[in-house]
Amino acid sequence: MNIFDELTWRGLVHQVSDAEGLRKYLDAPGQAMYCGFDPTAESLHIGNLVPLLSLVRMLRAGHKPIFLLGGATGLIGDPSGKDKERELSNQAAVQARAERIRAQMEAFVERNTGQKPRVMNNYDWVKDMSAIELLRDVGKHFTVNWMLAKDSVKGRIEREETGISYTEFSYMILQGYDFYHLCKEYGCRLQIGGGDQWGNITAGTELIRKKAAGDAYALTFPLITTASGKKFGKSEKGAIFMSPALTSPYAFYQFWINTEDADVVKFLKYFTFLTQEDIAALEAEVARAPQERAAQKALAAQSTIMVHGEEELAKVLAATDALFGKGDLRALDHGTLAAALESAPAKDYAFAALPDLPQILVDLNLCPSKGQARKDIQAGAVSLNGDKVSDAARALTEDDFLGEVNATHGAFVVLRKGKKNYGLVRLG
RNA sequence: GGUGGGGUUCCCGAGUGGCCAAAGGGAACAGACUGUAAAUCUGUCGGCGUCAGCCUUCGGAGGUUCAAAUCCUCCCCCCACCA
Repeated sequence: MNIFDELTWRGLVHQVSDAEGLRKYLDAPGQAMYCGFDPTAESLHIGNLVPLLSLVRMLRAGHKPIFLLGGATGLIGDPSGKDKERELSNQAAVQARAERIRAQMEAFVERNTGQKPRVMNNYDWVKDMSAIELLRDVGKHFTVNWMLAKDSVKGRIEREETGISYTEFSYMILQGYDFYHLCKEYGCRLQIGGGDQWGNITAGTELIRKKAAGDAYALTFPLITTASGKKFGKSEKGAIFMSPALTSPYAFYQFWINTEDADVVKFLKYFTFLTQEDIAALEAEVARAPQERAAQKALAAQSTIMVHGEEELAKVLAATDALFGKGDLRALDHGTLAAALESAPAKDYAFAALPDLPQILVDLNLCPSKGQARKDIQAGAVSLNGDKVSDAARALTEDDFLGEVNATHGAFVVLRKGKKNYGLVRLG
């Protein structure tokens, strides 16, 4: 199947500049295409997953994608989809983040294709460009009239309180130049990006048309939404990052397993390499026995393998089983339980100085205040080693601690608020 | 610069002297149901608490009053129209 048709089937094609032309372009193997990632955070997050995966799909289809780090554009700030001007980041910080993301991309691509990706940084070709070059050789090809018509700019001009600085206004020119540069140097004629990138991408196709007298293609992905209207990619604790240091593999897996039925098939298409047949089978499962959640399990497993690997998935599954299995926490193997709760918040106390239960819940960040903790206990939201606590004044006793104090993992009490929030009380 | 309208608890928004920690909605959290789903229903939703109450909050600073989100003075900011 032509990769363009595959992307279409997956629902990943939102806008294309020339569908037939692009389809032909992608027919021959070894074509170049790129997508940029501005280093605005320490790690990629799942909002970056669609473009990242799309480049990987290209690689698997025999093409030569370029993974572009926005070391230069990250210094300017993309106005697309932002209703106010952004703080400029410190230059050293941007380059440091870019390097971190480079390592992350390389690991990701190698895990999923066995190949080393071509990762580039636009800082390398933008840093030595002079103001005169930029204004004469690039700027001359853009009329302000045309730039003002872009959504990213128009939206900001209408907001008189915030406006838009000349810096961010120029962002599309830099991004356009990237595309031109990659086209000239590597024959790259396709840029892909999120739904808000259309304006920036077409700045590039425009520049290529005028300077290189050739065609280039633009393709954007749809904005990812959930059926119930929640923002995709955010949990209570914020963005879901790909770095295990920022979002534990357990939390990552949990995010996917909680996908609504109404979204799960769409997400399987977006976020996994599963084939049309596999996904059709899972779709039938959702219809037949939704309570089994076969599709959610497949989605969570696939994406966890993709980002964290098979080994991490095995650990996560063991943890999930321990915490959501029906078993008595006391009957569980202590080591398994300890491993399952590895990423849960923990707090050490001296036994003699154990505070009251509401205070412990606050210390573990399970409740925002002691008052709220008492209310939660009254509402039956808190459990201790799996048993509901109904008395806020209940004190912890030695019997509550699971495991031997001198065992490998130490003794602890498992507290839970709601269905999914765990915390550990340890002696120390 | 002039005139008018505003700034309320996470967000929107009611409240024009005591019955105001402040209506209503949203978000969030929890409970029930179920499937670690959605929808629905219920509860909570400034902090502390021995649950009596205490403390902090209505753009900022003062003032009037037994009592102020509400009245007065000055200041800051936003919006609309005029210049």
